[in-house]
Formats: sequence, C-alpha cells, structure tokens
Amino acid sequence: MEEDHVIKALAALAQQSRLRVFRALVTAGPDGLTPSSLSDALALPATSLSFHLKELTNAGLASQERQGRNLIYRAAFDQMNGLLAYLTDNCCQGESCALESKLACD
Amino acid sequence: MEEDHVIKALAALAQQSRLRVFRALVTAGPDGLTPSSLSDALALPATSLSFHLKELTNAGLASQERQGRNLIYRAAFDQMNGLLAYLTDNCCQGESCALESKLACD
DNA sequence: CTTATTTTTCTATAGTTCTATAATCATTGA
DNA sequence: TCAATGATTATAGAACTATAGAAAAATAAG
Repeated sequence: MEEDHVIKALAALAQQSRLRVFRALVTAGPDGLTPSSLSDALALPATSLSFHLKELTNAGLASQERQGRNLIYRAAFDQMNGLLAYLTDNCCQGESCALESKLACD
Repeated sequence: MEEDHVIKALAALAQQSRLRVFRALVTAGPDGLTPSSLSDALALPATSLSFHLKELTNAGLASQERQGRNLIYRAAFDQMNGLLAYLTDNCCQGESCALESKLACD
C-alpha cells in the first residue's frame, strides 16, 4: 500500500464514530450491515452516519452494495490487511514489533 | 489500549509529515534522532517539525530526552505494538486478517 | 557574562473536519 | 402516480489542524 493511501485509511479510522462503525462492520463480517441497523446499534443520526460511511468508503475501507431499498456496507478486509502490513513493515521494524511477531510464530 | 488512545495514535499518524517523522524514528531505532537531523533528512522547517513532534509525543508515539544541547526523540515501540494489537484484535477478526496471522504461524 | 546554537512557543492565517437541519434522490407497494 | 421508507446530499457554523515567521527559552562554549 502507498503512503497516500495509508494516510487516508488512518485518517478514516482516527475518529470515534468511524472507528465504531468500522468495528461493527468487521464484526458483522461478509454479510455487512445496512445504514439503518448501524444507526440503531450505534445511536448515530442517519445523516452523520452517512457522512462517516462515505469517508470510510472513500478511504477504501468499506464497500457499498444496493439490495432493493437498502444499502449494504461491508468492511474491506483486504484493505485493512494492507494497512496493517504497511504499519508492521514500515513503522515497527526497529525493535520489539518485529521481534514479537517472530516470537508469536515459534 | 483504549479506544480514545487508539484514536489519538491513528490521528497522529494520519498526516504525511508525521508519518514520515515516525518512520524515520522507527528506522533510527533506540538511538533516536534529534530535531535537527530530522529537519535535514525530511526537509521540514524546524517550526513545523517541532509542531509535529509534539503531536506524536502527545499521542504517546514518541518520547523526548535532552542530551546537552540536543533533544533526542525516539519512537515508542510499545505504543505502536499496542496500536497494532488493537487493530488486529478489534478491526480484523471477521475474516482474512485473523486467518492470515494464523497461517503465517504454521 | 556574552554569544551562538538548538529547539520551542507565540501569533496569525488558511484550510479542513464534524455536526445538525433541511432538502433531495431512489426504491417499493398501494 | 402517489405516498412511505431508506439513504444521501447540500449548506452553514463551530471547532480543530497545519504552516510559517518572529520571538523566546535552554544549554554550551568562549
């Protein structure tokens, strides 16, 4: 993943409502969630939720699909993998991070 | 790591100059770097650099120590570990992330 | 003590983000 | 077509963030 893309993804997650939305999408798994169920679960006004879902989508961390009258949002697991890979590779090589992941595999 | 702390750390990294500064600190390892060497390496004005170092420090991702006339900044590897642990545990459980880390250990 | 060096703080400005309200678009069913 | 439901867009104001130059604080050396 490129630096610009990483920054967008980090910025997308660096906000309480969006981090919660993303966690909810991750927990929901491949089935995804509709805005209305997210709105109920997280007690967010629909209009705020829509704003944040758009941010997550623009950052590539969520995808949108229409099913009839509803939209389904899903976490983009591959993007999240890419983000984590970048952070472990580029921001953790100096010391304990690399060490720990090696240890975890012994 | 708590949600608030995670959000601060993500926000601290979600900016080009700061991500670069942090990467440089990580690469430098336990020796750390002075603001002047960072300023040279990244072509950042001292005043901007100071602002961003402060942000990283406030987020707990860097530490500061004085050595005579110079300051030494170091990456906080433990905090970065905590951040990565939170993201893998809370934002990646649904599907491939957990899977991949398991596979990596086989 | 004075001066030079390193780094931070102050101040001002420009730009971005978040939130809420109101209006609009898209889909379904009567 | 018309109304109802699900969701987004538009807009505006408040709060926050980024940048840069000038001034100030901390330290070391002469």
